[in-house]
Amino acid sequence: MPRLSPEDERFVADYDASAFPRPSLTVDVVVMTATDGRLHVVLVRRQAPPFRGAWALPGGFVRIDESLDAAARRVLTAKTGLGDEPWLEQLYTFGDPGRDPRGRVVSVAYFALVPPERLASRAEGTWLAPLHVPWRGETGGAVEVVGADGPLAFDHADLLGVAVLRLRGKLGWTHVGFALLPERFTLRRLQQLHETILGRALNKDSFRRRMLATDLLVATGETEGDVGHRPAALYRFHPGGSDDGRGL
Amino acid sequence: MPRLSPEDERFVADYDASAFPRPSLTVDVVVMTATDGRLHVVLVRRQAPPFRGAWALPGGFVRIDESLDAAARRVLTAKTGLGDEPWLEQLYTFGDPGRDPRGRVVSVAYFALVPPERLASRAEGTWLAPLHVPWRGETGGAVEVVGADGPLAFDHADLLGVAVLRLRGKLGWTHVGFALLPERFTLRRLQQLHETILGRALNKDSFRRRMLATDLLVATGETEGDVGHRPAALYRFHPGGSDDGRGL
DNA sequence: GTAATAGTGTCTTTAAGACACTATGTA
DNA sequence: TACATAGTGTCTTAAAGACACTATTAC
Repeated sequence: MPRLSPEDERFVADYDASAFPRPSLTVDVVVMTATDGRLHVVLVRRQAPPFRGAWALPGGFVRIDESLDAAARRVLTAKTGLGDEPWLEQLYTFGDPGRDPRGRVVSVAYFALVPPERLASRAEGTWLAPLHVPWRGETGGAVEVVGADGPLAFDHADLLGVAVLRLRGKLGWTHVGFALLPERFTLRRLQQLHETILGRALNKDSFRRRMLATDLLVATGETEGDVGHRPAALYRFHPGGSDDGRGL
Repeated sequence: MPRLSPEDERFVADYDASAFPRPSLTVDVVVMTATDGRLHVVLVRRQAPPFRGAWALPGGFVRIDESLDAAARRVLTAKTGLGDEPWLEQLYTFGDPGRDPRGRVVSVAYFALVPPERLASRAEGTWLAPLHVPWRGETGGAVEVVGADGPLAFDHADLLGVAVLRLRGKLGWTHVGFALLPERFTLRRLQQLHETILGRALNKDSFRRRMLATDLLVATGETEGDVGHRPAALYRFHPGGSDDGRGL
């Protein structure tokens, strides 16, 4: 940011931000994982009106001195019990008047990616809800939660749709998928992950070749154990040079 | 959105949104075009502090009953004199405390794409600033304006970086590029546009084949005129079925 | 041994890149 | 006519898909 002029200093000292009505600002966090061939998202029961008792995405108001990223991370930690480590990125901002019955509330949505193992122990009362994505390919819409006892609060179903779309889109040209895997994994699990996210089967030979051709995988020399068949080699993710996957 | 319960109705009637301090909310619009081998953006001179006299992106406060998209379109029309037609999409939300010396101001950035011909007549006092993108490929940063008499106001240089990154990213898998062309255009102009956005040369044969293999181009039967060589065929963009390019 | 998946080798198909060549306008 | 770019045909190269085959573990 450029330096302030003396004029700016005087102006700022006199500025009254409360002269115009302002919306409230919240963050909502889509904590996603992929397991059992399905995408899943962490939901919480709303404890207070509006929509008390309905399932909702974890969210909260942005504090006045807190960055948006910090607010999202605070909400993530407080409502799911996860630590600081998960992948977290801004998704989209929802601001239609009428999306919140309390009045004008603008929400900055974030999405977080966590391996399913990390979500086994999470805050009490949360639900790892399986998603049914009723559309294929590049154009989206609302996404349904399988087995919910009612609709999601607010516009959170639309928000999930945008999250799935973003995840699919980024899978092709970033390394975002590795955020959903434990430290060591097999090629089969990596392929199943991609198939779960994309919602379609992938060619095994081509997938193997393509993945091994990158320098993103490091063989650990270990193999998986206790599977009723030939055990597969375990790999680690190697970020490889400049791009850590956070393109865009 | 789900229906409100009687409890919700009572709660909402009593709700006082002013109980907590709220940030101010603005929109900033990156109006981009591509011409003379460079990306360009529409800038305006700031008429009031802070940063009075500096170049800035057109922006303004979001009204209390106005959607974010509507606010962006209003700002676009008011500050550039363009009509309602341009491609406009939400880009990213910038909300670091300290990004605006007036206090906590969160800005939802939009980007608009307009063919250069449409920008020839635009609001007085605006500048169609050529951009120098100092980085290649998928990882970005701030973007420089060529020939500015000082730094851009606020964090607008970072904002431009995100806009360029988004435009490059979407070029590969959406039809976003056609928003930057007039109704009829030659294959050469389409290729030059892609080269300008991506910042690198493309193979002519491959580009032609790839474009003609899609069903996105309709030959008009006309040819360009008055160019000191064999005139090229003119094409129109045919959106083609379900995908209108607004994936994500 | 069987069952089941891991992993290899190779052929076919498709798309990109390279390049030679012809076509068609203006000056 | 020369010049410049449009547009076509074909060869080479690289990657994806198909598929046959061998390898290695649990049982």
